[in-house]
Amino acid sequence: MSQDRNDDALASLCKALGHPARVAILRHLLQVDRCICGEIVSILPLAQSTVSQHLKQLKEAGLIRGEIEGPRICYCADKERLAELKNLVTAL
Amino acid sequence: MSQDRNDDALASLCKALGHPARVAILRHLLQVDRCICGEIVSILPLAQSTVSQHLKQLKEAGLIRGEIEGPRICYCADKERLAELKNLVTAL
DNA sequence: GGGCCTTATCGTATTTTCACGAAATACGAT
DNA sequence: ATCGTATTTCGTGAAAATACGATAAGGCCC
Repeated sequence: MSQDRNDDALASLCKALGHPARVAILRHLLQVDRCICGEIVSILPLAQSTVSQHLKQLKEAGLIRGEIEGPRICYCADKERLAELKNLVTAL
Repeated sequence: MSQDRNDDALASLCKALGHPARVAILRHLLQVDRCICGEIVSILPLAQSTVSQHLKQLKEAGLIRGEIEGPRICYCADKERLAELKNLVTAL
């Protein structure tokens, strides 16, 4: 079959969502459209540094983006990437 | 919000698919409908015991089922569970 | 510039994942 | 009962994930 590429792509996207905190972050971002890091920290029962790491993983997977906005950073979900995930999952 | 339940459910399903080998296994099972463990082992470049561990994780996530069939074990994908995953992802 | 706020990174400890070979288990055939 | 085949489980070690506090880096305001 050798769908190795797709396998890797799906696996890495899934891996990024393989933690409840990251799912919660993504879901929140989709609900509010965009919000600053601090807001996410205040929602989750995790230390700020831990949340920052989760954000980093989501960012590396391409599922979210962060824009510097003055002194803070505004995060938003990358809907294209999310659509890609949906396609890959649906195509299973 | 408190979609914590869904978050956990999606996270654990995604975690199960968070490794290329497991994606490959699931995809193969969906293509051939059902097949024995040994066939899966022969497809992947991994030791037999390693494959068995991946199968175990997929089984624990409910994505596949294994039925004893004489001396071997016949695996098949659990399409209901897969549909659940698709729903959770699509609902994002 | 100095302080303040926000976020990322570092260092670290604990836990979990991943992979393997070896041993155990289960079954059919002889 | 013994042998061979098929799978799982066990034990292990290396690597990665998870979480935290402390520290750094960047931008604002006075």
